[in-house]
Parts: sequence; C-alpha cells; structure tokens
Amino acid sequence: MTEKNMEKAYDHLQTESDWYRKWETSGLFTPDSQCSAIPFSVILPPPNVTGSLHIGHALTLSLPDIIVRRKKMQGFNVLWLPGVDHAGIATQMMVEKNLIRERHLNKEDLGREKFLELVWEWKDISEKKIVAQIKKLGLALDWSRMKFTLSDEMQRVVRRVFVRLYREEKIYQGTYMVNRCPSCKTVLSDLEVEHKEVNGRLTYIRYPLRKNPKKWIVVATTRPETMLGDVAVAVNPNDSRYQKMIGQEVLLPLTGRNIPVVADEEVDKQFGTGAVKVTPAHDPADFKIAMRHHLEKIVVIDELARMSGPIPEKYIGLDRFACRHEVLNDLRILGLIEKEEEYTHNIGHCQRCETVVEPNISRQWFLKTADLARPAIRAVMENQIVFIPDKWKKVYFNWMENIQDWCISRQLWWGHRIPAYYCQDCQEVIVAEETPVQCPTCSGSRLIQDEDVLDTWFSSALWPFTTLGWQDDSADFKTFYPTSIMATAFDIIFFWVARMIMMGIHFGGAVPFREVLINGLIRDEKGQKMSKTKNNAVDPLDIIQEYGTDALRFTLAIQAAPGMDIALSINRIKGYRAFANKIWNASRYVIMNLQGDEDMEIDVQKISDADKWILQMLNVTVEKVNMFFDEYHVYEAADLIYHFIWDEYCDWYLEFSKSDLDSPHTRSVLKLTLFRILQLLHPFMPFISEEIYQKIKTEKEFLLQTEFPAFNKNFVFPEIFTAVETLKKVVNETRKTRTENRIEPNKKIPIYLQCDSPVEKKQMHDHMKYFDFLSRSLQTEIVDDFSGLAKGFRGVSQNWQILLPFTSDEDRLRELKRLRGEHDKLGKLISQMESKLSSSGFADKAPAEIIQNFKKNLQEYIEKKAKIGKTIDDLS
RNA sequence: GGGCGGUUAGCUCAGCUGGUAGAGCAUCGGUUUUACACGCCGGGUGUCAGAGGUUCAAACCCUCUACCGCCCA
Repeated sequence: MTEKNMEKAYDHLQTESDWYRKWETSGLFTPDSQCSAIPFSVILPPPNVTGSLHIGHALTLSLPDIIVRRKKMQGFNVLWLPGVDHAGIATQMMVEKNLIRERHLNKEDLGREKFLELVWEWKDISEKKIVAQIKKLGLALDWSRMKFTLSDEMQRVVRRVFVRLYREEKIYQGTYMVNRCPSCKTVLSDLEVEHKEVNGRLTYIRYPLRKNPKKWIVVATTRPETMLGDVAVAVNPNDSRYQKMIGQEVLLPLTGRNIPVVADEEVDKQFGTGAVKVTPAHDPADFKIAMRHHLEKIVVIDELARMSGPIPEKYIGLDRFACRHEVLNDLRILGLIEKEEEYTHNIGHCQRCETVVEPNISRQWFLKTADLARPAIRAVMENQIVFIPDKWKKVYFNWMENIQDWCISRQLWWGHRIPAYYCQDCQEVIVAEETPVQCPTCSGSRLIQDEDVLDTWFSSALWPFTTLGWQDDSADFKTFYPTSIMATAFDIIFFWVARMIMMGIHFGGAVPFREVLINGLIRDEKGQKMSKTKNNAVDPLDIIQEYGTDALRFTLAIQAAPGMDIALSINRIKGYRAFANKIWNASRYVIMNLQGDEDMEIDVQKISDADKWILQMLNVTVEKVNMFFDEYHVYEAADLIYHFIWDEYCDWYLEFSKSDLDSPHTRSVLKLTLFRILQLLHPFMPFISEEIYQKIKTEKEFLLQTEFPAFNKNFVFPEIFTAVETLKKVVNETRKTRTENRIEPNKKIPIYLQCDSPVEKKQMHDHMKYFDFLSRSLQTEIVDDFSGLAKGFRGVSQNWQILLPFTSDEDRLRELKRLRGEHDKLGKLISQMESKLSSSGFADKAPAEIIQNFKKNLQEYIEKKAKIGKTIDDLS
C-alpha cells in the first residue's frame, strides 16, 4: 500500500531532519571494496578548522555532490573522501587571540606543549561544527574515511615525504631574502603576500660626496628608515648624468659610514633621480644588486620590525614606522632632504593580518620547484588534466612558468614539525623520519629538533594520495588514485591545485585528478563580494533553516555556470522553495490518485496520446540532462529539469491526466514519470526526492540506489508528440483570445475550430476532451469553415483558426480594431522580410536551409495576413 | 608594468560551433477551477556599453575606446 496522506504544503524542516542519518547508518556513502564497477573518486581541499563553513563552501561542496550522486546512481564505485585542514597560521592566530582575550596570556606564557593542547581542543570543536554543517547540506561523503591534515598518520607521511625530498636535494636550507610578517611572527611564502596599492611619499635624500661634501647625489626612496642599512648607491651604467660618480664614495648621513656608488644594469633610469640607495638586507631587488657587487648586507630591522644592528643608539628599538619619522626629522635638520612628493605604489601585506610584510634575510627551508613544475605543466598541456572552464589553465601556466622556490618553514607551533635535528656538538644537520638518538657524525647525543613547522600547504600538496593510503601501498590507493574530479574556487588554484599536481605526479606516479572544476565566488544580490566587515555575508545554516537545503542547493546549482560568480538573492531562493512545494503538490496529486494496480512496465499499446507525449518529453529531457552532466554543465541540467517539471509535467501532463484517471495505464505512466522526476531531481534536491520516493518505493531502499534515468528507445512517438504540441498551442491561443476579450475565465462558452489539414483535424478530434477541459469549452465543434456561423473573436495558431462568438456589437468593434492593428503589423514585417530576400547576396550566398526556413516563415506570415484580411471584410 | 574577465529586459544573470534575443525575480491585468495562492491563466518590456571592420547575415569573430572587476609582479 502506498502512503497517501500528504500535507497540503511542503515542510522542508520535517523532511530534511532525518534522512541523512538513515543514509549514513545504511552505509550508503561508503564504496563497496568488492565492487568491480568503475571507480569514481573525489578528494577536495578540505575546509579548515578556523571556524565554520560559509556560503562559498556550500557552493564548492554542493556541485561535486550533485555530480557524485548521479555517478553513484549510474553504478560507479564512488568514493568522496571527507576531511578537515589544520590551517597553520590562521588557527594558531585565532587560538592566540582567544587566549589573550579570555585569560590575558600569551602563548609563550603557556609554553609550546600546553598551547598546542588548546589548539587541539579548538580543532575538535570546529571540526564538529563543520561536520554537522556538511551533513545539513546532505553531502554524500564517506565518513568512515575521514582524514585530518595533522593527524598522526599524516604527520608520519609528511615526515617521510620531507626526508625523501631532502635526499633528492629538492629540499634545502639556505639564507635568503624572505617575506616576514612581524605581527604573525613568521616568514611567509610569496603566495601569502598580497600586494595592495598604497598612497605613500617618495622622499629625495641628499647623500654628500666624500671628496666634496658640498656636492651630493640625490636618491629617492619610499622607506627612508632603511637608509641606516644602506651599503651603496646604484646608478644605471648607461646613465650619462652619473658617469663621473661611478666608483666614488658618498657619506651616508646619520651613520658616518662611507659607501660606494656602483653601476648596475637593473637600475631604472626613470625612477626618482635615477640613483637608488641599496639596502640589501631589506629589499629583494637590492639584495640582488648586493650579490652582484659583493656588498655587505647590514641588517637594521629585526624580526619584529624594530630597528636594530650597527646603527646610532637613538634609533635602536624603535618601530620601523616611528623610526621613519625620526630619520626624516633628523635629515631635515641637516638640510639633506631635497623634496618629497606623493607617490602611489604597491606594498606587500600579510594575507592573514594585513600587516605590511618586512623583507628579511634569514635561514629557512626551501623546496626547489623547477623540476617539479615541469611535468606538472606538461600534464595540463597534454590534457591529462583539464580545467573547466578552460581559461583557468592560462592562469595555471602563468604561475607555474614563473614559479619560484617555495619557502616552506614557518615560525609557528601549530603544524608539521620539521624533521631536522641539529647536533649540539658538531653542528651536523640530521634529517630523518624517526627521531635520532645519536649524531651519525660525532656520535654525540645532544640533538635538538628544528623549532619550525612546515607551511600548511606542504601537507595540502600531498592530500589526494596520502588520504588514500599511498604510504602503505593500500588497496584504496590502487583503486581510487588518480581521483576523478577536483572542484574548487579559483583562489585555490595555486595554494592547493597546482601543488597537488606537482606532488601527485612526483610521489603518486600520476596526475592526482583528471578534471578541475573551477566555480566562481558567491556575491550578494547586488554583486558585491561578501565579507564580515560589509556585513553582507550570509550563513548557509540560516538559509537552510528558512528555505531548506534542497532550495539552497538548487539555487546554487542552477546559477553555477562554470567559473561565473553567483549573485545570491533571497528572492531566487524563495523561488526554488516554491519549486519544492510545486514538486510536493504534483506528487501529492499523483499519489492521491494511485490505486495500487499500477505497473511501471509501460505497455505502449494501451496508453493515451498524452501519456506518449510526456514519455517522449521525458525521454528528450533525460537525454539532454545526461549530456549536460557529462560536460559538467550542471546548471543547464538543473534548468532543464526545472522547466520539464513545472512547464510540461505540471502545467500540461497532470492536467491532461485528469481526463484519463480511470485508466490504469495512465496511472502507471503517472507513477513512472513521477519516479523518473524524483531520480533526476535527487542529485540536486536529495531530501524532498527521497521523502516522496519512499511513498512510491520500488524494491530499492533508497533513491540513491536506483539507476539514474537514461534514454529509452521505446518511448519515441514523434507524430503523436507533434500533435499534442499543436493541441497545446491551440489551447494557448484560445486562452489568450478569451483573456484579451475579457471573457470571464470560468464561463463555459461554445468554441469553433477550423483547420485545412485532415490529419490534424483527426488528431484534434481524438484530443477533444483535453481541449474542452483546458480551454473551458461548453462544447467545441471542428468545422470546415466559419462562414455560416455567428460572428466572433478570432484567434490563429499555425494551421488552426479559432472562433469565439460575440455576445454584443461592442465585441465586434473591439475585435475589428485589434485585427486591423495586427494586419498592419504583419504587413510591415512581410515587406521587411521581402526586401531582405531580394537584397543582394542573401538569396545567393546564404545556405539553402536557412533560406528555405526564411521563405517558409514568410509564407506563413503572408497567409496569416490574408486570413486576417478576410476576417476583417467579414466583420465589417 | 604583465595577464585575464565583464558590460544583454526594472534587478540578478543565461545565450553551445555567427542565422531576427531567453530565464528567475519584479511588474501589470484576470482568477480562490476538486495537487498546489509557495498556486493558476494571460500581457508588456531590450539601439545586446560605444565606434569601426569582416560577412548575404554579428550579442557572438577582429580592431579601437570607455567604464567595472580580478590575478600576477
């Protein structure tokens, strides 16, 4: 017996409350290890444990879920592996802030071990929140394979990879210029530095010549405080202004030091005066100049951006910006400032905390990237990996081809500790997977591990293969690697995607994924970027509570043209909540009318024309939906399904079926089509489709276990399909004619139809009951011509003419006016088309098919015009 | 400085390899017809940013301009 009691209005809260638990406990999302089906696997950059998911996550995760659910229904052996990311700097900062706020303590007050305990607590809370959110979104993740980027397992494999790269001489330690954030107290990679335009000042400073202090060379700088660390002045060797200066010495003001004037090709003659100060310890370009000229590097700013080193006592300990002020004052007093001007330039800021980063020389660990990048570039070039949309591969190439060595050490506590140990006796550096007890060189036992941890994204790069158990040569790795798709936002291409490709190829032995789906950003309804500061961010849980997960997912899916940003509007979400209600009520109608004798094996000999029409319509929809899915045009699949359900199934088929409810064959078609609709819908709206499925259940326990619809060659009825389409058009025209002429909607009136085609007349005759019902006809008569009948309003649809008798003379005059207007309009259109047809070239050069079509249309307009002309004569 | 996008109905956006422009929402008129007022029926709406070019034919291809946005250095 089917469950027939359905509420009149759909309640998403009730429907969405319990299905997830049932799916999960039934092991629906866990792949069968014995399964011989083709594997389809998805391992995405996991959300980080800094907090909870935002609406962007909802998009990035819903799209793969839609793809994954369909693949599952198509019988693939699907694995979607969940996880969370430890997010080094971000998480540590949050916990630090919390500690200061709540207990007025610094992390140093607690010590490394105690502090890390706090971070682990935070991680557990955040992870719970995220997992709950993911379940709310209905995502088909296999929780039995949940991973964390900083678990013991991951720590072991990260150490192993580090050691291997070190032995391959891809990881090295070196003293170079790196970006340091004085606020986060760690160095950063180039990727973590954001360049922002800043309005600053360009100060022109006089450096007196040693030989003749009355004369000077003028240098321009945006950072006057760094002059304390200057070791030279550089000019372009081709700059005629400074030829005589090259090789001389200048007196560096405020310090009493003498420094040389050197010639260097890289100096831009256009910048400032063409002479630049050289501060190798605090500027990347100057660093290179110093290397070329073997100049000393004087560090005058420390890790916390305070002045230090061999500089006058008065500046020591000042913050860099306070010192700038002091230096300018002192120079001004000495009359050494030539001028100052407004200057807009780009300055690097810490991506996390927005502090201006300080270029700084220090000893760090680096990963040599050139050799890893080459095969990664080739893989995309050879289409082993495809970006969707394609344009993102240009962004990928652009970055990969200019890639620099990657600074991977961080002065943080939360992260993968670098497996390097220093012997206190002989200075030996030992890099090893297991903690060494003895120095292999001097046998000393005083070993200290490197204090630093690895950049979070070092473990990110290993994610696709380490989560599958590459390190243990696991069955999962053999089955599911390479994974099938990568889905993410474009801002993740460098941090995760590019590095995953490099490491995946190097260690996994193959590309980590085949297709990279890049989705856009979610913006607010005015197209503004969402942010906490603008207060226009929306919480996915609020939307889910109010409108339902299904409505949210559908909204995201139907708007997600690959790579396009989505302007998320509440109105639109409301629209898809209404869609859910529509589906609910259509199902309610079908289920209410089922009698239990329906068979989903359809006997096409016994069903009605309307049944055949909807089966073919469904068939075409299914075919296109599958095509769009295969191209990852999920939004177009969603659009098709939406229109099929609302505009065809509900608006027409359910109405047709009301005339055939006593036929068990029509009821069978009702049931089958509803089932197919639920299946099509399931990837997008898993909850409502499941809820309804349970009421018309087949032998499968859950909808996800049923087979996704495919084209069915038994459901092809082209002639009948066309006939029903004609019927729809005539009904439409009749309704329009009624409305335009203010005939009461509920008034049943006599209607006359006329058509010259015997075939169409016969078909219309067969479909009369539908026509009468849908056009609210008292009685419809198909006549040979209208001449002997009462005068009336006219409508025309293709080969059909419609006549609705007047009830007054006012009716007649109004109709005449309308017809004359239309007659004129057609006249204009026809003469336009005729002149185009006779215009030079069109008839000769356009393809025959186009011209034929054009002529056909023209002929139709001419005939229509003639008919209207005749009617006008008739009514006048 | 280098690169990439965008500009289409009142709003937010689709529009695949050129063939006389579509959706959702909003709006207007009608309607409580036995699945649904989260509904039903019907209507209006566009110099496809601007200029030039290629073509029989351009929202779509090419060039330039304007404005907006993003990425990299």
